[in-house]
Parts: sequence; structure tokens; C-alpha cells
Amino acid sequence: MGVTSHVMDFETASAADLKVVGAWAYAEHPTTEVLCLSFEPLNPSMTGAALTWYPPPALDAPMEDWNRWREVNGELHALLKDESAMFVSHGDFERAIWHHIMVPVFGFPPIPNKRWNDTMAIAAQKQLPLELDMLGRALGLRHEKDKEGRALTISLSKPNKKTGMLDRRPETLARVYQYCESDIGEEREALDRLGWLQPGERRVWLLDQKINQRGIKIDRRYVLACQKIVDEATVPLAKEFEEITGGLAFTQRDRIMGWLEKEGVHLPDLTKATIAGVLGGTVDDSDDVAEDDGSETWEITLPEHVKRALQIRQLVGSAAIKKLDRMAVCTNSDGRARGLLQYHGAGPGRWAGRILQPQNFPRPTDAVRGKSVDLIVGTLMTGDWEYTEMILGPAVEAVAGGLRHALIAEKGHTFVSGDFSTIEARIVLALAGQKDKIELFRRADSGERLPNGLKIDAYNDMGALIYGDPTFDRKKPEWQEQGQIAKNTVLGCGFGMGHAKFHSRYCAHQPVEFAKDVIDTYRNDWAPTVPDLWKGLEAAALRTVQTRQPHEAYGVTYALEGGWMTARLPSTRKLYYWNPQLVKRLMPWQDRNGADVWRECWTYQARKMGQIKTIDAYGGLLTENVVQGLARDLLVAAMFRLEENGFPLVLTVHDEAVAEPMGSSVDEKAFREIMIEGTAWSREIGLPVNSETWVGDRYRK
DNA sequence: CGGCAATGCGCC
DNA sequence: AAACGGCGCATTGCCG
Repeated sequence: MGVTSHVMDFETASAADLKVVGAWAYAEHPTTEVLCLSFEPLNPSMTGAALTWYPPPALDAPMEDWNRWREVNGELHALLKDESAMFVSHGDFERAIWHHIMVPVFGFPPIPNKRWNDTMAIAAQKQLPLELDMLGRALGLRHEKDKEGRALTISLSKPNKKTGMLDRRPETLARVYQYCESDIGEEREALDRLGWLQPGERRVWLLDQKINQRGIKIDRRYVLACQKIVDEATVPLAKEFEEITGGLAFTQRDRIMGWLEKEGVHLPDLTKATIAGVLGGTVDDSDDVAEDDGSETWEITLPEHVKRALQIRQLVGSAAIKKLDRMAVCTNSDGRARGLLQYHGAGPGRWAGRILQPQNFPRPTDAVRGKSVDLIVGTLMTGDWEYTEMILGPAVEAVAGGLRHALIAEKGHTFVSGDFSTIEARIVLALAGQKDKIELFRRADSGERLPNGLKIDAYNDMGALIYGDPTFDRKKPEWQEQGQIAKNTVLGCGFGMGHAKFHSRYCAHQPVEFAKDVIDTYRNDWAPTVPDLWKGLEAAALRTVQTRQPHEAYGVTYALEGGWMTARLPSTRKLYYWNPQLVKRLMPWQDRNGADVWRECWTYQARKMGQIKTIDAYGGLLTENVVQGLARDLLVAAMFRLEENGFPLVLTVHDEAVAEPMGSSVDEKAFREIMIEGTAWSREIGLPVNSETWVGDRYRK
């Protein structure tokens, strides 16, 4: 990226909370002010050449202050004028401040995304922590964080408690400038070690920036109406809960558990499934929900007051409704929320969600399932919780189920969306060369029927094998439960899940032998080439670490590069594993004599819950990474085609893309064709791609 | 009071 | 012979 790159870092102060509202709403907030901007060339021969720009001094300031300011101001303008000059930031904060403050307030020219690089994106792509100081620690940088400077800078956003004044004294600001320049040092050091994005990914990042900056419209009126419903419906129930439990709030999970014990009720947890189980209502498994099948109606008689308390928790305990608060504050003045997606936030390259986390909206709940979006929105829009309960059902649950409808298309635009059907299961089978099952999916996609008239269906195919009945039909009411088992087998067993996990997760009320049979059926009969895929990838990767030479299996090439293990996918993109190490590990199974099994394995380090964790790289995991990575690349390929063909994207959710084209009549068929076109590599491995699409003016499932 | 870790719960 | 994984956010509870 050349010698003319400069690292840039702003320090700002604001009454807005950056973590809550995100960079774009923060930058636009009327109280947000730039304290300073440090910039420094990347050229190593110019280390220490950082300059710090700050807003112009007061009109009556001494001439020397003005002269000093003019010098830096001139340097910055000259830099911007040189179109070959590039800029580096950590995250999108600098771009947001530049757009909302430097351009309109201080008259600087806009900086197009093409002139930016992002160290956070690079760290993400190389599987390292995203936050700068943890990134530094992971890379073993010796740069010491200026904690005092940081604390001081943060304190400048708050008025002095006694005087009510904001501290902007010259000596205070001088300390902030010093901190800002030190921050840049850390970023530069990190960049030296990271290098740049791998080939092909810069254009993905540019697309990501376009989508994030385009934002998505939030229906503010709807959000406010939903908040009103939640508030008013919750008040009486919270009070009742408090009375029953002797002063507890329904959010206090641990204390509720304690209280239940005291009342003689022993539950393993307070998950949705468990509560539904003891309350006698079965967990409603809609066709496309793969979880919760382990739950069942437990033979427990509950005291009435305990039952009522659990009911209340079930009714109002949805954490998802907190998204309403975020939605209400994170939008820009044009009503759009920006910066909701983090490029490469997840290991194999998927996006992660930010701010209001648009990737985990609750799926339709009982209260709203099967009802039209118009009815749901029309009802909630009244803000009347009693009316809502009359039309839809429990108010909080109805709001939770309708949360995703708060995302709307701009006036004069329409949403069109599609996902990839069962894409991960298909990629596993295609990669493994399980041709008969791939053919099965292909025939199912084209709506073909069996000789007995039944539509071809992968889950039925699996069910027929598990239950030894060729007429197996999961749509028949009496086979509903078995249908779920079959579905979970197809979807869940591709990455080496063992019988114990399958049992506890999907069929806890069956004997464990049943789970064993299911796992065996998948591995030995339904998809016998898939375990070979696990073994093949595991062996190739292990040999690579052992010999330090590249090894290939199933079109995936493992190699050691710098401090990373890389996996080059059939799509040519590489996955990164930081700091691979050989280790001996005890396997979670015994040999036929019942003896422990030890093996040479390798580990790598990855970010997990804000920490660096050491992860064992076994075959099932490597397979999953490869498969998820390929699913992501398939989506990215479709995203480029969509963007180029008049479908501007506003959101992606792993295997789903949402666009917001102009006009009210949208070519849904064209959208679908683009989605299922596939790529050279997907055709090479014979992957059948299918997509279900919808069109509407509100986000939905 | 704020930072941090652990846990729960939502989605793919 | 054979280990599902990936996320973010809210809350709680502990620590200083």
C-alpha cells in the first residue's frame, strides 16, 4: 500500500455514549466535538513524525498559536489534496467523524472509502482480537497503553461536578494530544505485524463499508409504540412477580433459582425450553426450528404460586426487547442505523452484528406466527398492550416476535431478500463427494416426486433410514417428532457431533442407544464419505504443522505462513489460525480395551468472550470452518452480483441477503436467479444452490 | 461507581 | 476409533 499511507486517530468528547449508539450516530450527535486528530506516515524512516491537528484557536489567541495551528492545518490539507495519499484507521470511527464533523464543520474535503485501510478489518481477517490493546497483547507488542491519558480523555466528555464546566484548558488538551499520538504508535506497530488484507478481500471490505454506511431505516414510530406496550404490560407483571417471590425481579436468574430450590422445585436452568417443559406446554417447534427438541413435558406438579412466577418470567423475560432501546437511539437524523455489521467478525469470515445485533432477532413467536406482517404491525402500532393481547397474545412476546419488523424500507423503496437453503449441510456433502445425497437435494429443489407420490425431501430420506420405513413422511402428524430428529441429523451431524451431545440436545427422553444408532446411521449409511472428510482435513492440517510443509485435502490447502496456519479454500480465500502449536491430547473416547487414547494434535489461539483462548483443532471443527467459510464466499459472490444489478444491500445474516431497491415493483425472480447462480468453485464441487425469497416493505423471516 | 468475568439467551 | 461451531448483548455479581 505504499509509502504515502498515514495512520489517523481522533480523540473526541461527547454527551453521547459511543458504545451504545455506535460511531455514526455518535459522530452526528450535536454535542460531539473533535479534540484532536493525530496522523503519522507509515514509512518507517519517518517514525516519530506524528502531527496533531486540533480545532482552530480562539479568534483572540496569540499570533504564535495561530501560526502553529496554520502549519499543521496546511499539512493536513496538502495530504488530502495528494490523491495518492492513503489513510489507515482502526474501525469506522475515524471515517464517521471525518464525514460528520471534519467535512461540514471544518471544511475538509470528503475522503472516499477507497483511500482508507482499516487495521480492525485486517486483524479480523487474520483471526486476531479486534480491540486494539488486546490485539497488541496477542501479537506480543511491547507498546504500553497510556491508561492515564485514556482516562483523562474519557473524562473530558463529562462536565466538572462542581462547576458544571467542561475542562478544555490548554494543559489538559496538550496531555490529550500526547495520548493520541501514543495510540497511533500502537496501531502502527500492530500494522507492521499484520500486513494487509489478503488478495480479494479489499473489495469485500469496500462493499462492507458501502453497506454499513448506507445503513438501514428504523421505523421510529413503531419502536416507540412497542416500547410503550412493553413498559405498560410489564409493570403489573413485575409487581406480581415481586410479591410472589418476596422481592425478586424477574431478571435475577440466580436468585430465582435459589428461590425455586427453597420452594422445593429443582430445575436445571431457566431456559425457555425448561420452563415450557415444567409448565406443561410443549415447546412449539415450528418446521424450521432445529432446537429445543430435547424438552418435554416433565412430570412435576408445581405449587400454583411457583407456576405463576415461572409463567410471568416466560411472559416478560425476553432480553431481546432491549433492542428497542438501541433502535431508538442509534439512528442518524435520516432515520437510518449505520455500522450494524462488523466485517469478518466471525472466524471463517462471516459478518458479526453490532449495536442492535440485527443477526439475532427472535424468530416468529407463538403470538405472531402465521399472522401477516400487516396485522402484527397494525396491532403493535396502536401502542395498546391490552388490545395487543386481545389480537395477538401475550404482549411482550408479541413485541419480541415483531421486533424485526422495525427495520423498514425507505419511502419509495422495497425490500427484497433471499437466503441459501440448508447451505451448510449441502456444502459438507458436496465437499465430501457424497454424490447420491447431493443429487437428492438437487431433485428436491426441482420439486421431483418419489414413485409413491411423496415430494423428495432430504429429511424424509434420513428419517426413512433411521426408522427403517421407506414411506416416512415428516409432514404426517404422527411423525412430527421423528421428522425433527431426521432434520437435526441432516443439519447437525456434518461436523462430527457425538452421540452424547446429540442425545442431550435432541432426544434426551430416548435411550442413549437411540442417539448412538442415529449417529451411526448418519456416518455409516447416510453420508459415509463425510467422516472421511473430517479425517482428511485433520490429517492434512496436522501433517502441515508437523512437517512445516503445505498439505492438501479435499481442495483445501493448509500451510504455515508467518505466525499463522492458513487454510486455502476452493474459493481461493484463506482462513487464518493464529499461533499453531503441536500438543499431545487425551481423546474423549477409549480404545476397545477401554484404555485412554493419546494423540498428537495441534492447537491455535482465537478470541473468545473478550479473551485469547487456546483451541484444539480437530477434524470436525476444521470441516465446519471450511464449510462456513465457503458458505460465506458463496454469499459474498452473490452480494457483488446483487449490488451490480440494481439490488443495493442493506443487511446480510450469514446465509441471507436483504436489498432495498427503488420502486414498489421489484423483480424478485431476478433476485433469486442472482442468488442461486453459484460460482466456479461451487459448480466444480457440484453444489446445488437454492434460495427462498420474499419481497416487502418490512424485514421479516 | 466503573471495570471485568461469567452466564444466559437469541440467531445462523 | 471420532469432539458441532460461530457470534453479541444484557444482566448479575465480584472486585477495587
